[in-house]
Amino acid sequence: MPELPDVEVFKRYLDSTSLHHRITDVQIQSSQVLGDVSEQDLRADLKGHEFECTKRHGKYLFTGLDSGRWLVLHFGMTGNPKYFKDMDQEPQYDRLLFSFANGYHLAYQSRRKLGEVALLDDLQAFVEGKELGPDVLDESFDLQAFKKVLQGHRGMVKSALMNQQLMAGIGNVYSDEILFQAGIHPRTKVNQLDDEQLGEIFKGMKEVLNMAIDRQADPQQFPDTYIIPHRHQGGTCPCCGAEVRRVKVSGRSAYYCPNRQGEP
DNA sequence: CCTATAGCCTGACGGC
DNA sequence: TGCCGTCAGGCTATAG
Repeated sequence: MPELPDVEVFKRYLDSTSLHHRITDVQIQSSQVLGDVSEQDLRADLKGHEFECTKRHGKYLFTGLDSGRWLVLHFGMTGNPKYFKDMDQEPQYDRLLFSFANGYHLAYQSRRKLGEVALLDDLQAFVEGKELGPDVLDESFDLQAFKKVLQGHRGMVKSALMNQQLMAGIGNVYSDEILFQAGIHPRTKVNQLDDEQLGEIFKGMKEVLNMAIDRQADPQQFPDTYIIPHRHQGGTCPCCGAEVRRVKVSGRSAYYCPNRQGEP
């Protein structure tokens, strides 16, 4: 689930639910999701403290504690936060559970446990350590910056969009949507794109991601000109009705419309 | 520098 | 119903 729009929706969800409550308890149902941090350290760092603010970089969500430290939340392919009151609403795949003084709980849910939770002192150092590129929705990431990042890149355009070291936030699903909107085949080589195509991709990128955030990252609310609700075997292009095709790019499934995006 | 592959984990889904 | 293969919105290490 979690690409940039999903994580941004998670961020706003935490902002409206989980800030400024004293953390009274931390339960660790599955320590596999803990990265560098031990169970003891996680408890010690959170208990008695509260979340003050949140930040996001690409697909990473950070919650700032009143101690000055940060809890990093990454959700892998299947995960989300869930705020709830009664334990009978506890989500099925919660791996961590934070309890607040107001009686509510925040669960870190992750079915496949591919995500990771850790504690940090320095956000900047974390981003640099992971060698993450700029967040694609950051205002400073404009067309010029986009072109610069792709300058000299020789790979396929879908791979480049998904490469978190080049730019952070886009994953498998949204890269398909961006390229569908731009009318460009996912296997197109970056160095074969002309200026106009780069402009189309950039524009599609900002539009698609902002639209998705506006619609709560819920595909059911997406415009009917979007391919996302149709990107599965047997799906049809919302514009021309052609059956969507699937090819492998960087080991992931790319879906595209052969009419709109052509064949390489 | 770039691609493909496997692995990490736990399912959901379709076919027989 | 059960078993099996395939696929799944991420990331990393490895080999070529």
